[in-house]
Amino acid sequence: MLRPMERADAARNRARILEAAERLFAAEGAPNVTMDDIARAAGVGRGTLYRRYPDRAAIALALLDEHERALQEELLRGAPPLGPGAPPAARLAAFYAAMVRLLDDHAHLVLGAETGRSRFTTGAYGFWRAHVRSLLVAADVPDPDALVEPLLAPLAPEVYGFQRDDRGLTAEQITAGLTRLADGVLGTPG
Amino acid sequence: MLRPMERADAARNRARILEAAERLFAAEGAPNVTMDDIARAAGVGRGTLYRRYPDRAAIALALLDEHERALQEELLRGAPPLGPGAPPAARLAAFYAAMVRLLDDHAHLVLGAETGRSRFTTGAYGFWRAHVRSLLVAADVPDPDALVEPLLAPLAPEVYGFQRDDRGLTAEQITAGLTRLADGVLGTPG
DNA sequence: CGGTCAAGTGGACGCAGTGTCCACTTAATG
DNA sequence: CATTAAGTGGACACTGCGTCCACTTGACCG
Repeated sequence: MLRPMERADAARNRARILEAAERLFAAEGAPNVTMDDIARAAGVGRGTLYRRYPDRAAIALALLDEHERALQEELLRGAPPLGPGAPPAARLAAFYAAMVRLLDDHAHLVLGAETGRSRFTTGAYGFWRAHVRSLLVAADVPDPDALVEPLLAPLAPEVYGFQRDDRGLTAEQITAGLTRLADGVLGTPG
Repeated sequence: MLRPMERADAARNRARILEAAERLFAAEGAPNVTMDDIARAAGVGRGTLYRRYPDRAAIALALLDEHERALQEELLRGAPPLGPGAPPAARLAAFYAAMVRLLDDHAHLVLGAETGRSRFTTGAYGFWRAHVRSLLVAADVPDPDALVEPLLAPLAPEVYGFQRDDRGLTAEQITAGLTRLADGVLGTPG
């Protein structure tokens, strides 16, 4: 996007790769898809694939990033309670609800991707982080930096997947739990 | 332990393997240690290693399990606030503090182990889960099942590692943040 | 004690996926 | 067109995984 000129064939191949990867991830489950598979499905050579994406995780994250763009927009400029205007606790709860919806929609993509620690280095994570931090500040919580990660941790794909698949919770129950978490930490006491 | 008889050589090799693995994990970092390395360092054949531990994660979890035993004992029968007797919010905070200490002590072991979802299937996780759930019940929180995982999520090694290494928080700050989390969710309102 | 036999051992083997490398192709520019 | 640097793709060597099976060893029994 900012790169001083991307050749037409390069752009075409990037699109092909992402499209093929999304299809394969959905069909086979992310961990079962090899770099070879993706390259072949995209009609692209091995070297071309590696030129942009050093590993599977990079591709998965690129795809997620794309889907998360819309939500980011809403957080910044949408209507309350997701957007600005509502009290912090309500905004956090709305954010949780939206994220649960997102996780549910892209479960295939995100689950089992075994993102591990690389999850934190995404652009998207930085955005969520800044958002939650600003809510903590708005709620006058002391030392907000010590609460940001604990509040974001329940949104890790592994955690969501475990609650849903192994513990048998519905998306609604999970959202309800997170809402109580938001109220507990940010809610006006008294 | 319950197995109807473990041969002497088997027991000896199990000990060797765990000892070697702990040493290597600490020295090289868990993800850089191959199954081959462990087998060689333990003076044991590849097949022997695989007989018990299907992969690296299994070994790491076995080691953690061992270290977590002591804490489990304290939770059940130790003095308050860790053991029974204190109000739920205080007990949860004490549990958090103890876990942070544990994570810090075994950082080398646990960090970068990329445990992913297998973390949830440990015996230890089941124990923490039951403990936190009982605290939620004791505090008369409705639908405790929806809050257990969110409260345990911040203790994931990845999250702790990120806060400490990338965000530059101290163990004390992290503990303080978790204490506020405990108070927010379980604390007596008013 | 020595014999029996299943549990336990270890390393050779085949395989799958990774990442690199470089000779070739192709889009952009004047 | 000619030039040139970005981009391409597949062959290659390598590393780590997991299995398999012929051999060893410890436990138990007569």
